[in-house]
Amino acid sequence: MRSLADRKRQLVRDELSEAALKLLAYQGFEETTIEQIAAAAGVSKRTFFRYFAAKEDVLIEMLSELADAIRAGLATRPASESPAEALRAVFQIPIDEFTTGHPDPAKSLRLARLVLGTPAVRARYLDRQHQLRTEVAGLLAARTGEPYRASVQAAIGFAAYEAAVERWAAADGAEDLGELVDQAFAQASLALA
Amino acid sequence: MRSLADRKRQLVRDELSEAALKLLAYQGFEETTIEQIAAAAGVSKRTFFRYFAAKEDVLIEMLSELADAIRAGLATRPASESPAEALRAVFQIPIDEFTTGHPDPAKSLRLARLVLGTPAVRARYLDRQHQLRTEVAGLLAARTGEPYRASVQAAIGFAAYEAAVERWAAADGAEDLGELVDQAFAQASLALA
DNA sequence: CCTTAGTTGACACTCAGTGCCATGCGAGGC
DNA sequence: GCCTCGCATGGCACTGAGTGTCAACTAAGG
Repeated sequence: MRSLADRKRQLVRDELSEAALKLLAYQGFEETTIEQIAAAAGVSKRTFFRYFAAKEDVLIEMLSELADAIRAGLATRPASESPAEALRAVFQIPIDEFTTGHPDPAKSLRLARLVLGTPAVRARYLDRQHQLRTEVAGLLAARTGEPYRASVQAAIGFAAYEAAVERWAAADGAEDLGELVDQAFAQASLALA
Repeated sequence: MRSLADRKRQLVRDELSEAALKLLAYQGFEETTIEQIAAAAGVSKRTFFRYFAAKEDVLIEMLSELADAIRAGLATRPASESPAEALRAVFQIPIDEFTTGHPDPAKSLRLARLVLGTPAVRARYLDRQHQLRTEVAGLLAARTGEPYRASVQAAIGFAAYEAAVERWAAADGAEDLGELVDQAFAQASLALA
């Protein structure tokens, strides 16, 4: 069982996340100050920075569990699988989270649109994905023993996934994300063999 | 002929770029203030911001001519070419610039390593590439009439190119960039058909 | 010579982000 | 039950990015 202090900490963190998402979505990213977010969560500006290193991170870190899950998922995939199969399988994790996840699908979509529509946040997000891609490349290289080939495969796999997510967000969730990823991978998998 | 004022402006801009590249490469990005860069170029901090919107942009904008060239190059490619051929062809522009370009190859490499090695700059760079990728997708869509397919193709093409450049920078330029891109495209082109 | 447009420096200001220190509070030892 | 010890917090001061404003200067053209 987690200690009281730990649960308190999680509470403050959730409070900050929720306040931030609400304010940022309503007023826009640039127009919202950290003091506003902190005040809305009932803490000081200084405390905000004890939970998040930067304003962008309040949004980005909501997605970091997904990155962890992808890393972990790929590590436990059978080595007999091709890179294409393994990648397609682990990308199912964020898909499920976005479309049928706990925090409710509409919230996921709002977050996605906010992240992809705000230059400063998008830049940070792309950098995170880039980092994740590098790690995934490492995992693939460990399977095949061909580092460069693996990094190209990882790059292509992420490219397909990203194209699908952007299309999904741009269409306001009207199209099925799983299908979009399937289509993208159908195209990409020729290069992932 | 450009007016005196225009040439003066270009002079200041070059002065700022050069001072920035030198200082940032030596001291690191975070450790260098804009006032230092401005002072080294002989202007005030306020003037710096009249030339570049942010500290990252001094480095990023050195690459923006390449983005323009890629856009322009793709627009003038024969419509008979496949997306794979057209993409491979326009990516030759930055390759030539990096390996045999005017400002000398070593400088290109230093810039590449600085951009890719500094989180804040890398994030901005990835965002620029992302934007370019979107525009390229639009141009491809205009050829084929299949927007989603085109955006996946653009994403994959850029992924291959990026993987090659990163490998090139990581290897300190020891490997031939053109060959790396060829290898990556050999893999990717299956998906670009 | 005079006017106009564009460039610059100086100053003041907001806001992001960090370091430091004092205070408060829960947990466990005595 | 008291007393520390550790940790979270708030407040404060400070640096640096980035912006608005204004006055001074300068090239260009009538």
